[in-house]
Amino acid sequence: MGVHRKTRNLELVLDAFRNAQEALSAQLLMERLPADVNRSTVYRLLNRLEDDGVVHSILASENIKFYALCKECSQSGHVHSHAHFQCTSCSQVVCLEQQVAVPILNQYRVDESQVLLKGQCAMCMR
Amino acid sequence: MGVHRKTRNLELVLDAFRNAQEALSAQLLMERLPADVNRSTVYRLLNRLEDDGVVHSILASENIKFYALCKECSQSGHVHSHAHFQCTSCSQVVCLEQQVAVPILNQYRVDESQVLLKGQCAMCMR
DNA sequence: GTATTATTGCAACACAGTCGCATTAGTTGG
DNA sequence: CCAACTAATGCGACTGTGTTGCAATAATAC
Repeated sequence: MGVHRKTRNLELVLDAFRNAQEALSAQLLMERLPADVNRSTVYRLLNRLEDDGVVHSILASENIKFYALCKECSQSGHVHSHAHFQCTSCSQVVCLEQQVAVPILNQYRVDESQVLLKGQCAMCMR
Repeated sequence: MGVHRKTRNLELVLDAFRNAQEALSAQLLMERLPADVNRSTVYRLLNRLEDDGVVHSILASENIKFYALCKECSQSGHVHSHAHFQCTSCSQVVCLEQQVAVPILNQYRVDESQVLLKGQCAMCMR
């Protein structure tokens, strides 16, 4: 599984996610952590937390991966069919409540779905 | 707009897409082009073709962008709500026929949607 | 054919993310 | 509480995708 020891860095990262209203990239996350937290450590923690089903990720613009806490996922797989939204002006990514009806495919076995809607958020529209 | 001159490289790239059954990353595309086609040129062509609505892209695993010919898009925007599938074994990406019902949002203006389903393809399942 | 300028090739760059390895620090058992 | 075990960390070097400035090339219009 992975997450075992209760370390300062792990707690800091989890707190950052709990306090965030939006999804965080590794970059954004680091800005919200004390400066002495190592870059590699952040990436390693994100990978581990994702493997453990604690956070899920969505690939957004500029090939940047955003992460947010999972609410319905388990270690067995990231079965969140909720959509994500990224504003093309401010780049912010948020998890949406809306579920997306994933089509049934007979040629493929679908384990995971990633839905990213792009456009403008309320803030940037006015 | 952009695409104007009928150059060898442009024709080669378009042919590669026409002959491909699946979506192509810059990497895959280059493997199917003569070795003397420059890497930068490929990236520039892909960007231009996407801007012009000739191809659309989908971000897949490992932060790799895949491209495929557009059938319903125009310069005004990539309004393809069809889903994409990526096999986690062979990494191949394909465009699916299935449309995805994109939720209506009142806080956001949605211009584009990216739907990527991940799992295993028929080939890799047996 | 000549002028114009889009396209190209090249090399250097930017940046997200990874990895090997030595060090540090949680955890467990006594 | 201490020692042993080993997960977690920091560091620096490294990948790999994609971008950019600039000079050279080649498609197009006249």
